[in-house]
Amino acid sequence: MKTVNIKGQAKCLTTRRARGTVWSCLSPDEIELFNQNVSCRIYEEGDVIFYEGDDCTSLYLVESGLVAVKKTDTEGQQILIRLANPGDTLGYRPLLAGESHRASAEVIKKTKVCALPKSTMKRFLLSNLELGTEILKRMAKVLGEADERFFEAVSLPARIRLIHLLMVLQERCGKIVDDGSLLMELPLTRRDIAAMLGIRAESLSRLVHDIEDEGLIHFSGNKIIISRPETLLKELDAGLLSL
Amino acid sequence: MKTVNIKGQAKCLTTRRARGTVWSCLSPDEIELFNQNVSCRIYEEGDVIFYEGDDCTSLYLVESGLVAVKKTDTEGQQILIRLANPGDTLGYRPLLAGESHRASAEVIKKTKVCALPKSTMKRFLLSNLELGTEILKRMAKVLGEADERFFEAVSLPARIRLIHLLMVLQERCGKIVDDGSLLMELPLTRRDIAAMLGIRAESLSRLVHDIEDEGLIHFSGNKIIISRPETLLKELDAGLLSL
DNA sequence: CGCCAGGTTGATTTCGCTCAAGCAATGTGG
DNA sequence: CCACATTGCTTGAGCGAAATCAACCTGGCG
Repeated sequence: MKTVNIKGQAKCLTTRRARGTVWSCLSPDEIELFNQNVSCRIYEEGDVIFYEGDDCTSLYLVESGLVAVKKTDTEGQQILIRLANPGDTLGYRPLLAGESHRASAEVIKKTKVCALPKSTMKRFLLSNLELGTEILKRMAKVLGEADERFFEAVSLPARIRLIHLLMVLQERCGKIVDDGSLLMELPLTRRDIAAMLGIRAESLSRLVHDIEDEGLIHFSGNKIIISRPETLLKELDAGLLSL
Repeated sequence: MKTVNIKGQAKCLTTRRARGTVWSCLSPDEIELFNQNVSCRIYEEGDVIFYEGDDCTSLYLVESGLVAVKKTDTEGQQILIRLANPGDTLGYRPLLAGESHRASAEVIKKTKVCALPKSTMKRFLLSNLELGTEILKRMAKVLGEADERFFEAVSLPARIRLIHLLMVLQERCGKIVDDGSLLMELPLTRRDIAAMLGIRAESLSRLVHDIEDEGLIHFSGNKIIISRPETLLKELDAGLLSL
């Protein structure tokens, strides 16, 4: 693994604090402690930060790039549990639950990650009430999303789930161009997108084909053009509509 | 809704504290505050404690009985997200995330529930560091289970999921009888079991039929006799085995 | 007694999976 | 620069699991 270790990176923390994340509430002493213990690294595409089953030794703060959290099933088939973007944190779940990692973290795009040792994190939790409360809030959100995803997986067809996924990703990767159509550039392979939906790459391919036939979306490489976002949104609503 | 309000029930808390739950760490003052604010109720079968979309006003502590947390989809189809047994807590997720309820809580068996107002709970979180930490831990566990369930739903066939469910329920409802076979009495309708697996009642029925044909399990009403638990466990292992 | 909810069964259909092949873009070594 | 593997994506044919729709039990219960 071609990784480079960079020491004493105070920057990880300052940017996060500025952005108003859970770290905003650290005291000067705690900031000092954080900086003394954090260690940052650059991972290249395809590197793995931790594997399913590994002991959980640190909390990982994603600075830049993109990381996929995946679980692998019996036949080597992969399911993508979540994506970690800059500002996101990896490994807090097993750290807090006192378990080992239940999923692997695979780097999709060259990524800088800062690792804070478990012991330091635990110390923060004991000394800083607000930090715990903030993390609680975050985790409650994530848990809600997890339930939602389960619900979708078992009750909605893949097509609706794909549209939903696109609409979610659009918030991060989408740009509206001149004529009102939506342009996205996804840093994901087809295989990864399929893994997010819990379907096979082939099924995704067919799905995409169908949607293209209807003229709603045009895919080329990892660029996607959605000519009539409203039409998709309407279909999504119809699919999700809970009365 | 035939519900009865019972005031000033100190017992809710004392039993929980004795069992070593997250509440064990409350100070005498906090216990006092808890008892002043909690209000307990008996719900009958079929009652609903809260609906999907309702504002989250309280934390609900299940004292006795059984509650199902369900989401309803477009066609009125229901998915059972989780079961709440005595000692479990309902509504902490939306409370902490500051969201409204994303699922409904439906009473399956006559249930006593103690409701602690949101405001009181928030006060505890601000005054008691340990409480927050304990809840964090619980929530981290639940989140792990949620991810696991998603993974199972998309990667394992219904049959394996059913066996898994039985093995999980067996911990709570199972008794080993004389000849080594396992007796369970599930307080759930077929429809609810199907909802837990994310399949239709008809599919469950066929599944059960198949397994009975193989002589592994005998179902009658809500009683289940598993003659050779080892055989099922072996199949489960084979199904789950992640290499 | 009829009604009704919960459960089962059968016939048919749909969706997504598997396996296999093909194609285009990208590397890689001679 | 060409021959060759490799990787990512697509396509087709066939299959299997579960959904759907409809009918039909079965055991309370008014």
